[in-house]
Amino acid sequence: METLSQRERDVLQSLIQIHIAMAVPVSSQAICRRHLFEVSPATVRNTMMDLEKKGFLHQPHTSAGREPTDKGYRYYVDSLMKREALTSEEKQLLRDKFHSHLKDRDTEYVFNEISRTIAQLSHQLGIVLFPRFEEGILQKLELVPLDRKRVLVIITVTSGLIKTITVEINRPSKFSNGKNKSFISRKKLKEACQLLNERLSGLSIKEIRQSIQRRLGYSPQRAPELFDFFIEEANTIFRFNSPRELFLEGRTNIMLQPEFEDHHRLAQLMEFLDKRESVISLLNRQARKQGVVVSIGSENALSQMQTCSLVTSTYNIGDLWGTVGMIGPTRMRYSKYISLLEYTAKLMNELLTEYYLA
Amino acid sequence: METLSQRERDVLQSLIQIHIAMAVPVSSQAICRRHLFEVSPATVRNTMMDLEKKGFLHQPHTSAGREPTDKGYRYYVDSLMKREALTSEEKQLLRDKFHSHLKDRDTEYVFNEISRTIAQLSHQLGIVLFPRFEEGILQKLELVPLDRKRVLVIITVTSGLIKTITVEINRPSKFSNGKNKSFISRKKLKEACQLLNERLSGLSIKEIRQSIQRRLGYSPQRAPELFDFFIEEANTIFRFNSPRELFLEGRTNIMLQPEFEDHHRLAQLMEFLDKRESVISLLNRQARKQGVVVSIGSENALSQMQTCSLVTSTYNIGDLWGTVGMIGPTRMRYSKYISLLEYTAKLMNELLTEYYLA
DNA sequence: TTTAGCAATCTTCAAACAAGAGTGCTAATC
DNA sequence: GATTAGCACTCTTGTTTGAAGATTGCTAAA
Repeated sequence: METLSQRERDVLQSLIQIHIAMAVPVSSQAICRRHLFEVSPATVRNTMMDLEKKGFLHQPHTSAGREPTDKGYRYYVDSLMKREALTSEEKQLLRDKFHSHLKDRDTEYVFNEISRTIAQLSHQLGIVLFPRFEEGILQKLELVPLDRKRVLVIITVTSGLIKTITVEINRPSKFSNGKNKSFISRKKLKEACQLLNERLSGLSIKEIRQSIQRRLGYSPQRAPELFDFFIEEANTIFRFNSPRELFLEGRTNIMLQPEFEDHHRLAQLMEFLDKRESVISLLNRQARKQGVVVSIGSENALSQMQTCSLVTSTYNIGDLWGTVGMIGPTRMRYSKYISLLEYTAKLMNELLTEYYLA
Repeated sequence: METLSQRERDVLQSLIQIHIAMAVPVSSQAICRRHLFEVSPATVRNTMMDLEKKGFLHQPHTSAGREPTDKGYRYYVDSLMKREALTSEEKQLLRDKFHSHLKDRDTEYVFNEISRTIAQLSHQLGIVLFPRFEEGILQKLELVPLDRKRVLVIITVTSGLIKTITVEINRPSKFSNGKNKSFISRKKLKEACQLLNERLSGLSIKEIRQSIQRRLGYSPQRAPELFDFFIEEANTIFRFNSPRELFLEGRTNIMLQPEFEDHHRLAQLMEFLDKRESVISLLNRQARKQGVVVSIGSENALSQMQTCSLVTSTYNIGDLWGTVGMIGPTRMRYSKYISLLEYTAKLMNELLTEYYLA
């Protein structure tokens, strides 16, 4: 970590604060007016030149003020910024939203509303990624016959979260040799279910998907056709990384930011968001660390994100974890949004865990 | 319906075709060059003046060509336009997408992919609204205990579609007087389930929601607490109009259209799309009619949709129906997109019905 | 009824210009 | 040695101007 003099730190901090608020290059005069009365603009200018040489600032053109670079923001976030706590109104709003939606029957809907709330409070794009269900440990698997050929698979993992999947057991080729219409008898289903639980519970969903063939290989006498089916379809049944696990809300917020008045830049970002898979993989890369993680501009590697920052936090439901976050231009109120996401994740931990594990 | 002379019809049609392709006001000369060789631009100009007086065209400014008004487009769609059939490649693409996704386990995901495909083929915003589940007739209701306090409710309607809902039966106040921890016995659940089916099946979900109190009013001796629970929570359990039933894909497409280079206009539209509830209510209003419905610009009433057209079609799964459609600027290839939606709806009817009802 | 011709109108683009903002440098000052 | 006042210089932004081009509406002729 490069060291900066106190003056440099003061100037950098002041400049960033002003820039975040004003969204224009900041002049030496503006800094003096706002924060550093005691020194003259000329002095500030000298410091700004130093900071530019060190790569913390840059000048859009000769006669303009200066803006922070990604490196500048990074230093600010790591060493200068003071966290801004949420106001009690904001906290209350979050709690209220949580409570009113938590009782809703649709887990996915709850997550969608959380991302909406983040968007509302930050005026940026709110993101929630559903808990990584594939890493959950299978607690119980249930099979409920729906009709002649469809079965509802209910998967419960140890965090208490469940997913239901409808599967169609109607492969004309291998199983039922055509005659046996109502292929699935309740009895067979029950037997198969019991055996599946015996062999698979305690494993993670991902492990199951990868190793099911081996684990069910020496299938028993009874209901071998159901076992075959599960082996064959494991890649479908035990896969949970669909683009529908991602909730993005508040696209309008982001396009109202001055940096996205540039139509082309906006289009690039929107295209990126439209392809949800790439957003998910970005989040997966980001969320290796615990706590709140900030990726500023070029730190994101992805070209479409070069002018954006991504702030995320990890939440937990039992042993499952998911990601909650926001995207905005690099010029954003890190001091506030970090608190926002920290608090949101905390609330999710508390309330969702209570709800699902109690 | 106003009658137009043949020449007026020719000019209007030609002008609209050129305008759809070029996205600029169309001059008399352009029309002659492209379609009406045999008459002079001056003649076309006279006709254009007539059409303007009748409200089919308008001039952005004195020395510009002319653009169709909403009324002009309406006449075109109703009386001039020839449907453009889909190419066999396009049809194949649609079929392929359908087949590859239909086998997916998540019904919602399938619908999302359909809207993605519509977006891809039309270069506009693709829309799919999930079947109106609330109008489905209850075929079977099943209760599966998940753990001490949670029960999975499986609702099957006559079309074969199912929805699952997790409910928490843990009202400390009224039922279990605190001692009885594991409140839900399998036996009670089974009894309650049987009775619920007896009293509610054959009714639509919406009817159930509205009249459940009356129908379960004189509850029997056994398991009255479960009945109470269902009465109290009916508004949650039997409600299916969440914003998550709406699938919008391809926002980027729409913002690349020249009419949305205007940042403000784009922001308005995006804000509208962000509020999904309003999109759903727009679709509900639109979808009263059968077949493909086109709403052009101001026909949409909503201020945010004044510069857009909405093309929708109704699809059916058994007795359930849903809406599929697209949004774009009023300047769009109606002739093509109407076919696209018609064909998509037809495919959905065939394949989804086969899948769910077979 | 159609058309040729033409003046009139409006947009668009580029060039030119003025005003303003902000810097970097130099020399004076604390 | 650090700080600052003063000032020339640079670049942006907004406005004005003018020329070129597109298209029309009108009139008079075919």
